[in-house]
Amino acid sequence: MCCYYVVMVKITDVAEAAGVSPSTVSHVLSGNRPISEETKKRVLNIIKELGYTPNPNARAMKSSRTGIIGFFAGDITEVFVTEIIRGVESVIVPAGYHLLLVSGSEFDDDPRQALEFLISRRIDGAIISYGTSDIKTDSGFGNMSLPLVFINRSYNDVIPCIRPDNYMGGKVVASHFAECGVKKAAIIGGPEKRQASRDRIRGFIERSEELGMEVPEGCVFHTEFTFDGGRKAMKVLLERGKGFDGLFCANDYIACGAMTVAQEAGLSIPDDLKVIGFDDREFARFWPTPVTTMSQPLFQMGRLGARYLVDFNEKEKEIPLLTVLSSSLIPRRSTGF
Amino acid sequence: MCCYYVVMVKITDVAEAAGVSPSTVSHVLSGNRPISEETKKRVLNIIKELGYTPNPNARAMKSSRTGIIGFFAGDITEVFVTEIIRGVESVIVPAGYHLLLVSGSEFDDDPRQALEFLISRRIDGAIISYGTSDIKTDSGFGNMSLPLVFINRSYNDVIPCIRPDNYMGGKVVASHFAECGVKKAAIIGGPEKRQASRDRIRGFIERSEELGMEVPEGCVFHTEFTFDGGRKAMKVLLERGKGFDGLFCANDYIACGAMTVAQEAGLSIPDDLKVIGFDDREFARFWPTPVTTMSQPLFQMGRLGARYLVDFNEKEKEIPLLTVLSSSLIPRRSTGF
DNA sequence: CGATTTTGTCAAAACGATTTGACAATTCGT
DNA sequence: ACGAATTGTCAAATCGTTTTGACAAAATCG
Repeated sequence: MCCYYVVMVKITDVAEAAGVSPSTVSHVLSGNRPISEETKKRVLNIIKELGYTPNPNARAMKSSRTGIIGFFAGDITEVFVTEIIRGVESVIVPAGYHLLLVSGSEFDDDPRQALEFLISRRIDGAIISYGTSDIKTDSGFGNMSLPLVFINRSYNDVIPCIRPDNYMGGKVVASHFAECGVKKAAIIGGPEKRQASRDRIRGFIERSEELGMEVPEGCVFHTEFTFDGGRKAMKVLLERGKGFDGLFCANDYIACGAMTVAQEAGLSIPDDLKVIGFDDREFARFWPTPVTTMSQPLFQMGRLGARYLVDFNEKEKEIPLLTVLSSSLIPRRSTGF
Repeated sequence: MCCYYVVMVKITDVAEAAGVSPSTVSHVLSGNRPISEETKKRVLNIIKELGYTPNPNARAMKSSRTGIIGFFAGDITEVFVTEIIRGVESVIVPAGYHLLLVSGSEFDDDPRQALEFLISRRIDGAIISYGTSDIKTDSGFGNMSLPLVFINRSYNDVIPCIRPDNYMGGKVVASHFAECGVKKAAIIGGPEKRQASRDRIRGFIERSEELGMEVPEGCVFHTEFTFDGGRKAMKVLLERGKGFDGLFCANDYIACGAMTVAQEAGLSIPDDLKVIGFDDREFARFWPTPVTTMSQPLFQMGRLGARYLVDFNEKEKEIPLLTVLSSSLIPRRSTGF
């Protein structure tokens, strides 16, 4: 035996058991037409007793609503994505929707194809959380409109997008450094083409200037968003022998790589050097020297995206094109906490 | 504008454009009845041109097959689960199935309720990857059977389960220690009630005895599967005075916690002490001293579970009750690599 | 060459729900 | 107390497929 046995009871079963017509049962459920208190009670009891749930496929045929929200994840193994999914679920499950998941790896990282796979299922809306955006929206125009929300990266000015405020995040980091007594700060950013990294750095530098904190000449690096990227950049930074007592890294991988190199070189963190990362990765919390970092509003972005879709479906509420949520600082040992 | 516009073309549109009846179009697609080569070509062209995909809801009504596989994840943010999901997707997407995701947090961690939420969608099968199993299978018996597969933890002898071979994994770890010249080994296990931890330890000890490697009296600990658990256990272990040159930890969190304490106490890894973890967590790779660990066959378990479900649906192939896959050792710096 | 089988197509009947039109029975307004 | 509105219910149509029965035309067989 390998199965879970399920009886699928249908509306006619309920109707028969209650001695009414199927349409009456439907009306009881939808409240579309007035039903006598007595019949209503009888029908509801039988529904409960028999464990009846309307067949969503049949329902979808009439209403052309499936109650399914699609989720396209560039890389499902990325923790960011799963936090977002949790946020999405926290809204749609109570609202009775289901989540259909597709990840990029199955579609040669072609989000367009993946989206079409979701659409073939007649979803009611989709959330797209993908690194490099490449989806064309100007092809095909017809009688069915599908609401879409990008999370974490915008596509263009046509499709709504929810993302964290990286620019402001950079400012918060700079303020924290100033409070910790940092005088001169170095920066190791991510790849130069990555908007998120650029915004973080821009915010950091602007606030630094406002607060009179120096970012010395030649102390801004760009590297991969990885541990090894952080190691390499830090090595160069130390060779040049600049005098900086603060290091802002565009994410936690870089921060940990850089910290490892610094400590190998005999620097003490946070005494000789204060370090801040970004993203609040799991390992930042229990790294030998726990890393101060900026936590992203992942769950909230998921929640909000889902809310947008559900409200669009049920109340035809328009979705704002850009929503920016703020990140929050988590002080840890690497800046003296 | 916030929408992706989609035309949903139906079988009658295709039929009309091709000058045939809807049933002919259906037969072209299914190959159920012979169709002349000429008509077939014409219909297929029109299908392509119009971008027709059959409405899965309508299809499900006739066939009572939805082409949806449910996935119940205890905790979707757990990386293990997402690797498994990738494996599942790698099988079901090419087979034309979609993945419906539900995670435990939305259902007060009641898998039963979550499963029912999935079933209400009329899924064709489900994969359950959950920590503590609590699903009753003996309630309800009817005309629809739903194939189920547990991954990573068995429920009972009634529902098929796929899991890694923790016992053998423990043996592999012991062999590796012996090769590295470890003479006396300590063990920090997970909570004593956790079968996975018990199996790993049992395998380790058995193989140790076979190879003449000692596990001294009082050198087997149990703690939480966390970084702090590892720290605490290691502190006690060191206070008691060492006398062991190898440390086997039941997972990577414990290993990193223990290593941190050991290094703070002045021990050099791997020179004074060799450490092995379990699970190959992301951080084990770039921990300041990279951790030797056992990598779990997560992707493969997902693949296999999905394969079982698809084959059950399409070929009525029975699913074996227990499938055990082997883990593999990843040597790193913490054992001298 | 007549009988049977195969080929190619279509019309009609499901699948399980929701919605609409119809129609009694009641209640309401004046 | 009489027409109008409301209440309560049902039968029938519909959503977009797949499947089955029917039936001609062509191919095959003895």
